[in-house]
Amino acid sequence: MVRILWVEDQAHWINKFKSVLEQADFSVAALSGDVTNALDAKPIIRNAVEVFKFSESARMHIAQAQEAPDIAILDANMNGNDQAGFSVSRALHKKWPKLPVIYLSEHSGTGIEQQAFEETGAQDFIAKHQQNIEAVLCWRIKAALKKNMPFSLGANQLDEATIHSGALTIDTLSWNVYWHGERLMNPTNERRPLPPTPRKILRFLVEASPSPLTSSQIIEKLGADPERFSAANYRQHIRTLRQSIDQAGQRKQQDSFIDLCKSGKGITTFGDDGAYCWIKV
Amino acid sequence: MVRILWVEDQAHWINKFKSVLEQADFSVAALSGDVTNALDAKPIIRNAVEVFKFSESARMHIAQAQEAPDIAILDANMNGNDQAGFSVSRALHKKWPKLPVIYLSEHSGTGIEQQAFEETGAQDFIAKHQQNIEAVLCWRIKAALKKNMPFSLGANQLDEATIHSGALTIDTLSWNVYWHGERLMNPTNERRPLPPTPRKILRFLVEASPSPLTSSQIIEKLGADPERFSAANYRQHIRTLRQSIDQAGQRKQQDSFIDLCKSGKGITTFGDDGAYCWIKV
DNA sequence: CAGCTTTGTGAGGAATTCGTGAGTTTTTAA
DNA sequence: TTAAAAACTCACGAATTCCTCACAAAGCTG
Repeated sequence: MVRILWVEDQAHWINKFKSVLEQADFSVAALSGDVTNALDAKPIIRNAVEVFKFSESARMHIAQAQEAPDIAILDANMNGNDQAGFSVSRALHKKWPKLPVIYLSEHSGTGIEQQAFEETGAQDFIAKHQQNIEAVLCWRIKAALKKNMPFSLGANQLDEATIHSGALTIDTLSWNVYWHGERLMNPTNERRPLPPTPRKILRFLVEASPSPLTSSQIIEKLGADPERFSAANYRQHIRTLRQSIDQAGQRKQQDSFIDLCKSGKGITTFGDDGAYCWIKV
Repeated sequence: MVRILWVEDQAHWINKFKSVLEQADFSVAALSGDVTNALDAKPIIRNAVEVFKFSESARMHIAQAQEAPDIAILDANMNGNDQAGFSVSRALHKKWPKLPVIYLSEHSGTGIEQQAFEETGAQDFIAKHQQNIEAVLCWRIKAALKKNMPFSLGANQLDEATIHSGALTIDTLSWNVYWHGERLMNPTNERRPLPPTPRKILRFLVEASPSPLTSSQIIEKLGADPERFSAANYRQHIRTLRQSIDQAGQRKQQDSFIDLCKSGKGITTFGDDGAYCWIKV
């Protein structure tokens, strides 16, 4: 969930963007960032968007707020006052110096844009009349969030820490795994994450893909005790994985992953030596 | 002097911008950045602008180059190839991961812009048909340089003094920690502050978020004696933290933080290696 | 199709990890 | 030196994860 603070005085812009912002998926794992799709699907509110129509009310809120938003979107010129947006920007900067601020304005290419960049350290400045504006806004918000996410590490290390294979994303930093952007959970308890051993096995399978990994190869990679880790054991972990991915897919209204495996994709077996293989989907 | 690497296949754009880029003053001190004035005054060449008309020649240059440029400007679509600009971006990223890359393209609002932001981590994407394009280009270059300047703003000292993560605020100067603005206290004695070790652990967890920190990683960060700091010990400090935040929340009539942890937010565990993780609330 | 092997599945118990309370040692400050 | 605070240890119930076993389902071979 992303918290967005938005200051915009004109109702038609609010109507135009509010649901888009609420429903867009800004998570880093959301690769195939089909932002506009959010409109077709059932309206899931992912993000908390707080809109203020006056710079005064925004500033008052900021002064009292205890939770930092993740990003701020400001209109520079409001109710005929050039400086209204900038006054909010200063209040924001004072309270949360690192907060990225994006301007959304009708005055691109003018002194307002210059002032935004030079005086108030804007992260971005987007023209309201930009073609395909809803999508562009989402892309740029996402880019801004990405830059400010990991503490000063830059997005680069994040990229290197994630393994992608089709719809699957393994984040080796946070130890989370995503399927179509949906976090994999423990199939027996939806509130808990995918357990460690299945998670590690999945990673090894993806890294080894398209080679299958036998039980003994997995034992070696896991550093497990060969006495204790049996082939049946391996099968159980595979089962956990399939169920977990299946459930994540169902949350996104997708076809059964378990059926997919039976048709030779996803996590398959080769009829030999109890080996399993990750076939990219 | 700023070193600019520029890839652009069309001569008329090169003619239009080259002298502007060479003569613009990108120094941080240049506040009243009247960029266009550079044209009226005598042409002082302030910046080293290297232009490449083909992605191949740019890549070749990058591979051999000794000195990193300060910024790169790329045209995405060159000589009819959509991906030409991106191939240069990848080469740049490989050699100088931190180099800011700005796209200057005719295809704003299309999939090219999306790809630029999501796949290649663009710093900015500027439409060539932007109004007042010369000035906008200079402003945005300057903003990008400013962001990547290590020792820039006076705000830095403020930045280092407070860490924000959702409802949590850690003031590293006064050593106070706040939850929804409420100061965290020692759970066994409400009149005393949160003790040092839990406080440090919380800070490390927040800084490392969303990566979990194992017992041994915490030992390293704390500079503690591995003989003395056990996993059970780590657990106790986590407990202190949870209780402390819980009590601060109750003073504000909020839901139990300990319950929040059980549902996978706040301070969570992954069932592996005695690691805990801060999930922003 | 019978007989074999391999793979998928459910249930249940073993092992591990986690949360917790109470008690002990070390550090800190007066 | 003393007392309070902080840091640490230990033990135990609860929760979670891991593993085994038995058996059904699916493939393969002759």
